[in-house]
Amino acid sequence: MREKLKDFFALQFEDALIDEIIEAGELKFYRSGELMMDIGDQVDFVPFLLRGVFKVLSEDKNGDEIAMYFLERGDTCACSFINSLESKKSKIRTVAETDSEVILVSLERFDEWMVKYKSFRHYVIESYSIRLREMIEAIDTLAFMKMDERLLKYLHDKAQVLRETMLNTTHQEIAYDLNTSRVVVSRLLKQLENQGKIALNRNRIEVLDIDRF
DNA sequence: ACATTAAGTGATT
DNA sequence: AATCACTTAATGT
Repeated sequence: MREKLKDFFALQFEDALIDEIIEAGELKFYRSGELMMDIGDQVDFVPFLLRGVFKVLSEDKNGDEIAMYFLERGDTCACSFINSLESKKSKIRTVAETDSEVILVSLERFDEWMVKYKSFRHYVIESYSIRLREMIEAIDTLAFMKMDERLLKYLHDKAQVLRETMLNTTHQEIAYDLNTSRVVVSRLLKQLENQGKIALNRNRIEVLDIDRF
């Protein structure tokens, strides 16, 4: 655990902070598909990702969901800061995209470290700002890109965070994430395949035009 | 062999 | 781009 912490967070964290994280943090494993937090959940912890990928989704009143962004190792969930400090009710759903390892830290300790450690404060503010940029990107994508572009971006993003060009997913799942219908996804994927950008198989999509990680 | 689930397609709005 | 109404293909039992 110490090694993993060092690898992804500790570059900027001082040893005393690492010790505290190890002492106070709860190491938790999530299996692929498992829910970390759901909309409306009471959130009283802040997660730090050691390994794996999480998908962050939002949902409207009708229960239609839309994928916002992915979290990878070294990331934390900026939304949980807000959730924690304000309503304590999650506005988002976070689901494990792969088997993952996370350190959960209670809000009390989180607050404490914010005051106590400069490195921690910087890390949190930095994550916050990265997340804000991602949000803006997500909004741009939704507002200005057509479905075919959104689809390709989705595939690229996913391949990127997973560091894997072979994606195990279904057209239906993509449709849920992009909040469209499966038929539309199937047709657009077919187009992309004809353009030589991807290869299609049942439950599998290979992204061919990735400019390497 | 049969049922189930994923994916493909034409037509319509 | 969404929906309907199929059809076809892949996979599990």
